[in-house]
Amino acid sequence: MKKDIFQAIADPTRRALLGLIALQAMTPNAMAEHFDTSRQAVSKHIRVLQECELIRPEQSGREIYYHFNAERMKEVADWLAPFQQLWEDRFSRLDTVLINLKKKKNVK
Amino acid sequence: MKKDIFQAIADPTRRALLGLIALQAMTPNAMAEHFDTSRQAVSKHIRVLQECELIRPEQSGREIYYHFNAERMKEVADWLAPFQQLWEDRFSRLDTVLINLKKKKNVK
DNA sequence: TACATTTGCAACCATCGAGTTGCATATTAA
DNA sequence: TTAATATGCAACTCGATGGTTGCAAATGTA
Repeated sequence: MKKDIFQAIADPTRRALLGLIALQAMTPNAMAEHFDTSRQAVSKHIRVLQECELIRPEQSGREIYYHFNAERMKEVADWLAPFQQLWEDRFSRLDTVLINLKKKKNVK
Repeated sequence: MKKDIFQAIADPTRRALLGLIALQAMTPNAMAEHFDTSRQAVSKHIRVLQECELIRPEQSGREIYYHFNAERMKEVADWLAPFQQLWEDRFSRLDTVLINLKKKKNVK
């Protein structure tokens, strides 16, 4: 089944995994060493992250290096963007922000 | 129990609720009209959002207007920020981004 | 070839999460 | 006062989720 990216980052272990992989591509075994859980539990998290394309595998012999796919994070950033304007420059731009939000909504 | 903000925005209905309330403070009944679910289901979502302070209530007679608290979204934005640099200006700044991520991690 | 390593998958289990219905409480209106 | 409205809370159901253990397949090594 297709996974939602917001659900993927809802789990703290998965967020930590993304932090790790963003620094350097890593094998499941290497990842598991950073957590108290079993390797299989980490493997299941990897599956979720891969399903929504937040990471991608690179086979190398019997090892698999998982790489971070930053592009997919845009979806979260895009959702966050209109809200972000509500706490930045709030006094000068609040009105236009609300107008933009309404416009976006009315597009249907 | 204390709710995690990432878990709060994991649910699509709650994300839609935040979009609504960001435009205008609203009562639970008014929110429920925008969805197919029952009023009580919406009420439970409100509870979750309120627990992590993404919204705050304002009593007015027997009605309760819920207001959006944009400040709390910073937590998501802050988590996203270092990754964001991985897809923006990637060729010019990739190295420094990785260094920053490593520094942040080593702070412990 | 025989054995160890790396990984994924399946089965099972306990808990969580989102939905429902029913009910109690508080406020407004008739 | 009586009735209607707005809201929250409790109990229940059911599917999703995160963890475990066990096993099979593929690759590398002795």
